[in-house]
Amino acid sequence: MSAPSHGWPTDETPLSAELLPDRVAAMLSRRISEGAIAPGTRLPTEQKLAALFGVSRNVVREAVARLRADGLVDARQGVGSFVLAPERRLAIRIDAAALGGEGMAQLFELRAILETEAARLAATRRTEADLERIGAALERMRGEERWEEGSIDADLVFHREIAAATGNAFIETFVSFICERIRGSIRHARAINPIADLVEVNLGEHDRIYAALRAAAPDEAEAAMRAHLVGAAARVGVTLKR
Amino acid sequence: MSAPSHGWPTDETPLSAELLPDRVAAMLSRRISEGAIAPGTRLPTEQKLAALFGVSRNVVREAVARLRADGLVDARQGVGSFVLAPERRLAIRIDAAALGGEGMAQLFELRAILETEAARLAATRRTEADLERIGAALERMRGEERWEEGSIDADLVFHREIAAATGNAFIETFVSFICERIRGSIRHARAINPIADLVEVNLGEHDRIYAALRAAAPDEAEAAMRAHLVGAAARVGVTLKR
DNA sequence: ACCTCCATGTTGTAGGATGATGCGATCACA
DNA sequence: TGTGATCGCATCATCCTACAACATGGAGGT
Repeated sequence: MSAPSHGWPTDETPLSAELLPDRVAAMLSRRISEGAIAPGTRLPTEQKLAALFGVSRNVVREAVARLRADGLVDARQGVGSFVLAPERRLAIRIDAAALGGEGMAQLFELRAILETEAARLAATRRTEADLERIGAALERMRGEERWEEGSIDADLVFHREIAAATGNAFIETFVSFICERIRGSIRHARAINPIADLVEVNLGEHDRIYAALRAAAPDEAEAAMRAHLVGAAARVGVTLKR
Repeated sequence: MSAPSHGWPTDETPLSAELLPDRVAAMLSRRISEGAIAPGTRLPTEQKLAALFGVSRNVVREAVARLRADGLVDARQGVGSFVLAPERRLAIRIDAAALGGEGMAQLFELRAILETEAARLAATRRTEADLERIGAALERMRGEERWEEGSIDADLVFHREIAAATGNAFIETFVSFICERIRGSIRHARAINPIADLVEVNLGEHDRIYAALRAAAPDEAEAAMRAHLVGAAARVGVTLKR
C-alpha cells in the first residue's frame, strides 16, 4: 500500500505554507482537471483519502467541500463522491501566483479584448442613467491630486459602469473581476514606479472615452478605450500588442 | 444572546434541500458581497457562528473554508477571520440558474467577443503543433454522422484548442469555461429542436475557420468564427446581434 | 419468482480535545 | 516612571470519536 503504484499522494507540490485542506484540494483538483480521474468515477471514500494523504477525515471533508463548491464533484450521502462532467463546472479562479510578469501581460490582453468591445457596445446601448454613473466616477477621479487610493477606486468603478452599460451581466461580471485582479497587483508596481504626475494623462484618456459614450459613437469609444488600455499597461510596465 | 438584535442569522433563504455548510456559506457570502460586513471587519469566532446558526463548528469551518477559497475572507490562526477587500477575490462563478433565455443570449454575446478575437490572434500565433491538434478535433467531428455526444465533445475541443493557440492562458481558461457552460445547456435544446442534419453546415463553418488559421489570415479567421457563432447561436434559438 | 427487511458502507453532523499562533496585558527591573 | 520581556488567553488548525441519514445489495421468508 505504501508503494507509489497507485500514483496517489506521493507528495507533489513542495508543500509551502499552505494549509492542509488547500493542498489536498489542489491535488485532487489537478487530478480531475487533468482527466486522471474520469468523469463519473467514484472517488475513494473519505476515510481512504484521509489515510492516503495522511490527514484526518475532517481535512479531507473540507477539501471535498471545496471541490463540490467548484462543481468538480458531486457528493451523494450514503453513496460516495463522483467526478462530474466538465460542463457542470461552474467556477473559474485565477490564483495570485499566475500574475507575475507574463501573466500580467496576458491578463491585460484579455482585458483589452473585453473592454474595447464593451466600450463599443456601451456606446450604443447606454442609458442616461448609465452616463450619469460613469460621469460621477469621472468626477471622483478628477477630485484627487495624486493617483492613489481614492482615484484608483473611482477608476475601477468607471470601468465597471461601462461594462454594466452594455446590459450584459456576464460582461459586467468578467470585466469587473479582471479589473479587480489587476488593481490588486497595481499597488506593488506603484511603490516601484512613481507615476503620480500622470494623472492628467490618465484623466484625458478617460474623458475621451466618456465623450465617445455620450456621443453614442462606437468606433470612437472603442478607439479611446484601446488607447487608454495601452497607456495603462505601459504605466505598469507591460507592453500591449495591437 | 438569543435576541435578534445583532441581526445575524434570522434564517433567510427558505432552506431548501441544500446541505448545512452550503447554507451557512451562502448566508455569509451574501452578507459580505452586499457590503453588510465591511472589509477589514472580523467575523464572529467559529464557536459563536456555530451557536448563531445552530450548527456544529465543523459545519462552520467548512463554510468559512469555502469563503476563504473564494478569497472573500482571510483566516489567520490565533486571531480570527477577516473580510477581505474586493480586489483580492479570486474566483468567479456562474450559476446555472442564470442561463435561461436572456442569460443564454448574453453568454453567447460574451463568447462571440472572446472567440472572434481569439481566432484572430490564433491565426498569427498558432504553431504547427496547434494546427495539428485543431485538425485532429475537426477529423473527430467529421467521423460522426449525427450531432451527438462524440461530435459535441470534439466541437468543444476544437474551440478550446483555438483559444490555446493564442498562447494566452487566460483566454484559454475563459473560453473553455464559457463553452462548457453553453454545451451543458445545449443538451436540453437538442431534445426540443432536432438539428441532426445540420452537421454538414456546422462542419463547413469549422472548415472555414481551420483554413483561415492554416493560412495565417487573421481577418478571415475572425470572420469565419463570427459566422460560425452566429450560426451556432441560431441553432439553439438565440439571435446574436452584430 | 418476488417482496420485505436488515446488515453494511458511505457521507453528513455533532462535540470534544489538543497543538499552533499571535495579540495584549501583566509584571519585573532599572 | 518608563521600558522591556514574559505569560495568559483567545482563536484558528487539526485530530478524534461517535452517531444520524441515506442508499445499496443481499439474506430470508412468502
